[in-house]
This record gives sequence, structure tokens and C-alpha cells, in this order.
Amino acid sequence: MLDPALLRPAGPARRTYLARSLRRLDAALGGRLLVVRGDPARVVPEVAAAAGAATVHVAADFGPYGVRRDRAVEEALAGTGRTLVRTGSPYAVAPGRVRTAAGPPYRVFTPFRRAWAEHGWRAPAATDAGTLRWCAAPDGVRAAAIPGDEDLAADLPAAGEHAALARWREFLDGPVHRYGDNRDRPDLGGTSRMSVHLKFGEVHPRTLLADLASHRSEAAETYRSELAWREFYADVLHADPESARRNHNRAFDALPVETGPRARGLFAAWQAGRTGFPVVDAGMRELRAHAWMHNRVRMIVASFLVKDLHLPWWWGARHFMRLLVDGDLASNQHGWQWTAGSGTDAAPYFRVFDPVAQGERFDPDGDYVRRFVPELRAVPGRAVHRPWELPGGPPAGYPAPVVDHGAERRDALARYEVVKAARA
DNA sequence: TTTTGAGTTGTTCGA
DNA sequence: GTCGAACAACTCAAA
Repeated sequence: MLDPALLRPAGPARRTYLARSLRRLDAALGGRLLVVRGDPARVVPEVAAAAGAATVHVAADFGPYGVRRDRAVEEALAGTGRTLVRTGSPYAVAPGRVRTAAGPPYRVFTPFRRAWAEHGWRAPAATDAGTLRWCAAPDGVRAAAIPGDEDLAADLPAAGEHAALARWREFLDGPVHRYGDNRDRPDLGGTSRMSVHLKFGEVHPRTLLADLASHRSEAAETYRSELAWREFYADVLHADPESARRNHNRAFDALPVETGPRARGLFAAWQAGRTGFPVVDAGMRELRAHAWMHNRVRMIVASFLVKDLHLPWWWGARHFMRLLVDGDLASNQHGWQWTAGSGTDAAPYFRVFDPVAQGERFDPDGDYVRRFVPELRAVPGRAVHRPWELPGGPPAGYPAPVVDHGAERRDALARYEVVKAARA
């Protein structure tokens, strides 16, 4: 079911990845995958009628649009005497299930994670596609072709369940054991890279959790926590669908942000990876080159946009959603809101990332910066994080810092005082 | 109802 | 160079 309302905002990277993933799925099913396109509330009942089905099973979608769409499909099916059955969800524990003792959803991560882990889940049962009964594509249904690749500058990860599980095995064989230490190192590749596979449902979190059950290490616990973050944010977005596009903590509506011509110029420099702060620029260029960015660097560039450039977080969030191959509404919007301070369980306002210190700490030899910023490739070691201090000045073609971090940090703290005052 | 302990991801400053 | 405290007060969750 290709839904134009979802495909349009997905951006070329996710559309292309989806097409590749569907081609792999179709091949794995021996060419039996039926793809249709159109408004789900119209097309799903058509297919169900043509197939003579009494029920339609879907994985529940808990996003703001998904909830509305599934309700519309449900009503349309009911109009023809058929039932929509929500079978499972893309989460270990469906949003809305984990509740505080008093009833409302959690707003702090740590107690959520505890309750989430205690809630439990069943490991996925082994399925064998060979035992399923397949029906031929019903007559009268117009099958859509799986779209082709779009013109894309970014280099995408291999798509499909097989690729996802192969990468997961690779992660379990090595990187998982050092995950706690290496997950913050963009120069090292110590992350699982499961986000895109989770995003497109090529692997289920319960599969990952079941495989991790035999790992009792601190590192595996940290990885489980990352999966819990994904579920926490889905839960928070489900409870406050509006938070996809506005401050979850409404007090932050009072935060003064810049939106004028100068702000738009700085935003363009940030998007292009030309801020003059090497680790920020490397991240923004990694995003263009691979439609993906290392998690630590996502935080660094987000902090820079919000606290050094004083731009609205949703400008950055929208840019991420347009380019990221793993762009997930809940994780993306709430990750940004965490940085901005307006989200659930957000960073304390005085926590301002220093882009130079972050670069030196998490890319200590400068390898990550040199990989993505060719202008700095001749600069050896960690000196790459301070190009303005190089003897002979910064390399040709690399911009001077667009702002003075010390001054902008003080400015950011002053702006947060306004939020505090508004709350009082 | 009241109380209590705790809270992803940082930086700076002084000992 | 390393370490701990301060940053600032607030809200959450559970006892």
C-alpha cells in the first residue's frame, strides 16, 4: 500500500530505500507481493472486497497521521461489513501500554524504562513463509509497480530483511561488546545501524531484544536502553500528537528565536556544512553523503542550531526529516526537543554543547572530520578541530566560524531566562 | 496528602 | 592533568 500522503514528505532517500526494500521483499516472496497505490481508505476496502476477505490485518501505527488514517480505513471497511484488525506494532511494547501507577503516561525516561522492561514482551515466533497459504492477486485490483530509484546524491545502506539481519549479526559478533564506550565515537562505527531497518520494519525490536537476552553485559544494557528511548518517544508522541510540530513544553513558546534574513543565512550555512566548526560541518555533510548521521553528531549539530544560532528547533528537525533515510517522526522531533529543552525529560537549559570540545572528545584524532570535510584533509590529528589556530591560517576554501561560541552560549542562557520568567 | 529521591548524552572552575 | 562541585530550581514518580 503506497500512500501518496506519506510518500510526499518522506523525501527521496526514504522513498528510494522503501522501493529497494519492497523489491527485496517481492523477490523473497517469489514475486507474489501485491503493491497498490492510492488513498488507503479507498484502496484497502477495494482489495479486501476483491479478495473476499472478512478481516484486514495491519501493524498498528501510532503516529499522528497513522492513527487518523487507520481510523478512516477502519470506518471504510466497516461500511462494507469488514473489520480492521491491528495485529502488533513496530514496538516491543505498544505506545499507550506503559503507564504510571496513577494512570497517566510517563514523562521521565528512567522510570519509563523500568516499567517498560517489567511490562515484558513475547519473543517473536519463528515463521515460515512456506507454510502460509497465498492467494493470487485478486481480479479487478490495479497493481502498482514498485517505484524505481530516484536521482539521489546519497549512498544508502543495503535494504531488505536479509541485509538487516546480516548487519545485526555483525554487530552482535563485535561492536556490541564495546557499545558503551564506542557508541559515541563517530570516527569508529561502534553503533548498530539498525535505525533504518527498524524504521522500515525489516527487523522487529522484539527480535533484537530476544537476541540480546543472552547478553548480560553493561554494554548490552546500554543498547536495550537505546531501544527503550525509541519506544519512550513513540509513547510521548502518541500521548501528545501536537508535539510533532510544536513545543511539547508550551512554556518554551516564549523562547526568543531568530527567523529573519540573517537567521536564514546562518541556516543555509548549517545545512550546507559551512559553519566553520569542523565537527558540525562534517556531520551536515555526512547527512548529505549518506542520508544518515552518527547519533552523537546529531546532538552536536542540533545543539549548535538551537543554542549557537538561536533558530527554531523545527527548522532543523524538518531538514533532518527531509534527508534522513532512517527519519522517524517520534525519535526525530523528540530528539530535537530534548536538545532544545522543550521536550519530555529534556536537557537542563544550562547544558550547552561546545562544538570544539565535543569534536576533540568524540573524534580525538580528527578522522571523522577529515572523512567528510575535504578542505581539512591535509590537517593532521586533532588540530583539525581548530582550523583558525593553524599556523598560516585556515585552509583555503574552509569558512571562518560563523559565530563566537562563547558569546552565543551566554546569549542562549539569557534566552532561557525568558522562558523561566514566562513560566513564573 | 505529604514526603522523598532522583533526573542520558555538558562545561567550567577551583582545589 | 584530574577530580568534584556548581550550575538552579523544578517536576516527576512512588512510597
